[in-house]
Amino acid sequence: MLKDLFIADIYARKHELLGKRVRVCGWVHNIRDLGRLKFILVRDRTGVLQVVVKKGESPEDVVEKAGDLRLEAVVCFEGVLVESRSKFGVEVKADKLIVLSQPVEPLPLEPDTSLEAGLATRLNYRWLDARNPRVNMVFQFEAWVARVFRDYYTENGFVEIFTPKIVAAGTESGAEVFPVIYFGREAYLAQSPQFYKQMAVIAGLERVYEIGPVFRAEPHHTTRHLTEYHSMDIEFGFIEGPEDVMAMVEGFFRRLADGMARDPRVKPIVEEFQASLRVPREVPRVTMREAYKILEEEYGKKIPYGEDLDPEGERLLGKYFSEKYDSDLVFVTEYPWASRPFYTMRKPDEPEWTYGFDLLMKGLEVVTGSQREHRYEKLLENLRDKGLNPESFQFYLDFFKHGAPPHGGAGMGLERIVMQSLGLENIREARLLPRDPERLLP
RNA sequence: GCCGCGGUAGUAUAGCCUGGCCUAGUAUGCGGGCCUGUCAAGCCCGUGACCCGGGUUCAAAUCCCGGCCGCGGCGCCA
Repeated sequence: MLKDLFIADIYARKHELLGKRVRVCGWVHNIRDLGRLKFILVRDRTGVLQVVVKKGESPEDVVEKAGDLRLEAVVCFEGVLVESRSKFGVEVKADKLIVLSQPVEPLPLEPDTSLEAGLATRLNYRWLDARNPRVNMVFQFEAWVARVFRDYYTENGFVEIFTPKIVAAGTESGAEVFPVIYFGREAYLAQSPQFYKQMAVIAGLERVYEIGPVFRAEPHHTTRHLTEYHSMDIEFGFIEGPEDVMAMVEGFFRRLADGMARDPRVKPIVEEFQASLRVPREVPRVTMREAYKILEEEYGKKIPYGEDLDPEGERLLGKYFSEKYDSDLVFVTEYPWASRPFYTMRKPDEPEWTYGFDLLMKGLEVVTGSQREHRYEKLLENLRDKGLNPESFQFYLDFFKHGAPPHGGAGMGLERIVMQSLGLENIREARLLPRDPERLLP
């Protein structure tokens, strides 16, 4: 192994390492060449460390090789760690230099200032862009969010599942699907694990979760849509109502907020982005009918009764609950039947409304969930009511023929949660290699 | 899919409205030189661009049309 210490480890253990030889491996972040004295800043995932090369003190070959270095070359320096007059506090007096890789062409993008470039350029050269510490942090944060999700639901008795991404039918009415040719037959990329996670509950796993890609063939041109994103899904049985599902979603977001405030693994990231997530003791819930009223009375915005919120409506509701309830989250409950998929359970006494809900985070929909319809006959009714042909959903209906507990679940958009947590302006920033209607490379 | 705005060196920008003063300015990168404590190092020299096609005009980076691409809003959705 060439590398034994991250730069952050060197800083963390500096009292122990001062006066000792260390090896620092990474990318050449900056070169301040004063002639016989050169300062070379080496960067890795965890930070930047200064290396000093002095003519007369450092070995001749090191001085020579250091003089030829270009920005973003990959190097390992060895030398004694000493106190430094620089802002870095410590520095390495180089006595050995291994050049592992030297750029063969001028840089199309400088990682240090890549954030000044347009997003399209940055994405075209993502392998340079993501060397920018701030950009790198986004993906470290994303990994952490996924980990918090796994930890939280595992602790609550959920089992991780892995469902097919090549499917025979589109799962929900609504989003368009990408066709693929499957040994001469038409198949599709899964737009949601919905049917299979329900099946897993019915199959006796009882509480399941999955983090996986989903595909939406919608030609969106917005800052919050991707054609491929990651859905963090949960589904669990033996619930008494949609409130049980919301409580299970709320618990995860509370864990997320606590982690952002306290977890040392993300502390530097949260500080860098000045990120915060306010989750009050009770996350507010409003029914869709109440939401219409708030929008009209507070903001004069009229949404046709029985219709879904538009993006402006979501933003305004987010603003309302941020200001009045000091909350970055709000559940919008009892969605109209007209705007929810057929597997959603309808309110028994008011069948025009459902047990479906959304969670808005800082004015953006990040979670959709519901209690599902688990009664075979009711599912048939719902399908017919939506004008769908039950035959094309027979494989799904069959799941419900042999004992299905009342259950519910939710899907959460990983990239949207990252975007809203860190205050990113475009969801593409929250994916290393985003796919949108135009972009298929790199 | 619809609507609006945009496209100048590797990158980010000035110039476009009001066509000629543009041999296209600046910063950074890149190449070369000077410099023994830099802190976004500095200084000197050099390199490198008007998205593509058509039109208007004596003259087009600049005005008009089409295409491609980019950015954003909407519909739909996580």
